[in-house]
Amino acid sequence: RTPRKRKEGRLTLRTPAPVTGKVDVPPEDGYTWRKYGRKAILRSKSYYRCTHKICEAKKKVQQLDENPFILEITYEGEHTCQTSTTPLLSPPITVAVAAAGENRDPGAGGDSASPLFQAGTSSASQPKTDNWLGDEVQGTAAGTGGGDGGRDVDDWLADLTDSMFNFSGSSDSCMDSIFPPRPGN
DNA sequence: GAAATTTGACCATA
DNA sequence: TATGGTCAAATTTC
Repeated sequence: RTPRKRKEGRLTLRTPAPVTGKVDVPPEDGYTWRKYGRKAILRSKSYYRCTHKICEAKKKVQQLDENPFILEITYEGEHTCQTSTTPLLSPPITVAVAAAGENRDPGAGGDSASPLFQAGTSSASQPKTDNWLGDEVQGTAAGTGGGDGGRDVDDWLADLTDSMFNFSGSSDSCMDSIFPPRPGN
């Protein structure tokens, strides 16, 4: 077992919960995840790891206490696997740490989730997209945008998440911005 | 039958 | 002592 030791290499994102009523289901991000645990302490939290045994990438999905319609997804580790929808990927661990450390403000942090998945529902790259980001949720998430710029991490996160999920028509993998291709694998 | 999910238990850390 | 993270067995689904 590897108890919580590895604090480095985390990337925390916030994404609107799907309107399907399954707020525990994370969005498609180009990888196939396998659920390996769940915790009901405080807020329910689900643990996923890559279906590829060789891959040590993990992610945690947790509902926000102040806004159950928002999911906080924490990516951890790097992908050493190859998927059908994406090339070899591996997360830029260093920047992820910064994001994980700053993206904790529920009010201002909510806006970072606004760009998420807005194009995902119409993308051919995500065939199993489960109707994410309903109108109501979208309004809630997008409406929390503070308005004052000057947030480095927020801005970075917004750009990051925008890159991740606003891949409308782009031939590049949406995850390339966050999980760049790894030719040497 | 294989793969994925659920659930409880175990252990480490704060 | 409570919480967090993971494992493993049981169950469910494909």
